[in-house]
Amino acid sequence: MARRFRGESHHKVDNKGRVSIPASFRRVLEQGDPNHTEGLNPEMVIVYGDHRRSYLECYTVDAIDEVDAKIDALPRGSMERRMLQRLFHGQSFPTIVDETGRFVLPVKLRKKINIEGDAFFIAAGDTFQIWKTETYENDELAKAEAWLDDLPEDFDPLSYLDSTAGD
Amino acid sequence: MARRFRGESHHKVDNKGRVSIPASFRRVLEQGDPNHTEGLNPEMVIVYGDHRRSYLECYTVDAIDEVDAKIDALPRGSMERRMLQRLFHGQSFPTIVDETGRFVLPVKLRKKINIEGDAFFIAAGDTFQIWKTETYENDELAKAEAWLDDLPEDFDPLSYLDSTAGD
DNA sequence: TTGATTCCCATATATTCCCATGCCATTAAT
DNA sequence: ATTAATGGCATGGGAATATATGGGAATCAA
Repeated sequence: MARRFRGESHHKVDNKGRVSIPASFRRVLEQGDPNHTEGLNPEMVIVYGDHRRSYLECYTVDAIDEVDAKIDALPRGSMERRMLQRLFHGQSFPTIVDETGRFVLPVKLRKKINIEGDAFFIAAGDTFQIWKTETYENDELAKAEAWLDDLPEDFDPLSYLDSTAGD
Repeated sequence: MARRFRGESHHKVDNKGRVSIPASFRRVLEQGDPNHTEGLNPEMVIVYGDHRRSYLECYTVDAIDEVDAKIDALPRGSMERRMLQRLFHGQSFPTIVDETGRFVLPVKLRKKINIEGDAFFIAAGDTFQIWKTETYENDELAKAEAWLDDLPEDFDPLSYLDSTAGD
């Protein structure tokens, strides 16, 4: 597995839609782009999905290639294949990081996740997500809290780490 | 299992956020970083967690890789996986030990555990923790003492060693 | 030609790099 | 045994560099 994204941070979205990508994420994007060379800027793919999804998921070139390969392996004409093609090929937006470490979030995507002046970035393994700060805090964090509340008093989510075999 | 951290000590945090890592911990970090070679400096990952956690947990590269592998084994889309991704991928900070054996604790992390000029390091198996001295003494030690007080006068904690199967 | 998009330049602040010092424990020398 | 050299360790300070962000001119599209 390639280098992983790690960390979380807030960045401004200016009125041209420009957003800085956390510097450490840029390093991962560079390493995950086979066409990237010294001095050039890396590409990435933003998957925004259907109306139910309230955040953007960003893939390195390598990561999206891997997904594409899996889709290609599905039987032509199958519903699974069509769904995944729609999601990853249709409802996605390829872009390139600019000289100053930013990219442009088009109006359509900003509207989609209802973002205005501020974006929240959070790593999620081999991808990272972009959220409207309020959505993340109100929906995502709240959902997690509710889930935790249903567990026994002294339950530690970390125990999930040991419940699996690992490799 | 790799070499373990052992011991505890105090170190200054200067106003750039620089902190020395106990020398013996550095040796373990070096051995636990597959990319580390003579002359180079080891990486590590600091997991700071959510608002409930009052200390920082530091992982060697090997240790965090092991965690990542376990997360990867959890079903995509499951709440468990999301929780652990948030904790280990989002609420964490990768860093590298510098030439003089220090690393930088960013303002955000210092604020998180409310540290100012002084940090307390304590080994915890294959990770080590960083505490604000007062927090450790008031909360953590007190908790441990209270727990011990509930046990019979002559109770020996060593008896726990044989009570579990281990792996 | 009007609004959006891209490119180029600007800058305050944060972060990294490089060099320096005092200390302590250990080893070598007298 | 006492003193002198050695080397790693903890820590400080300044200069150099990177990052996040803003603004204007040039270009594009309808």
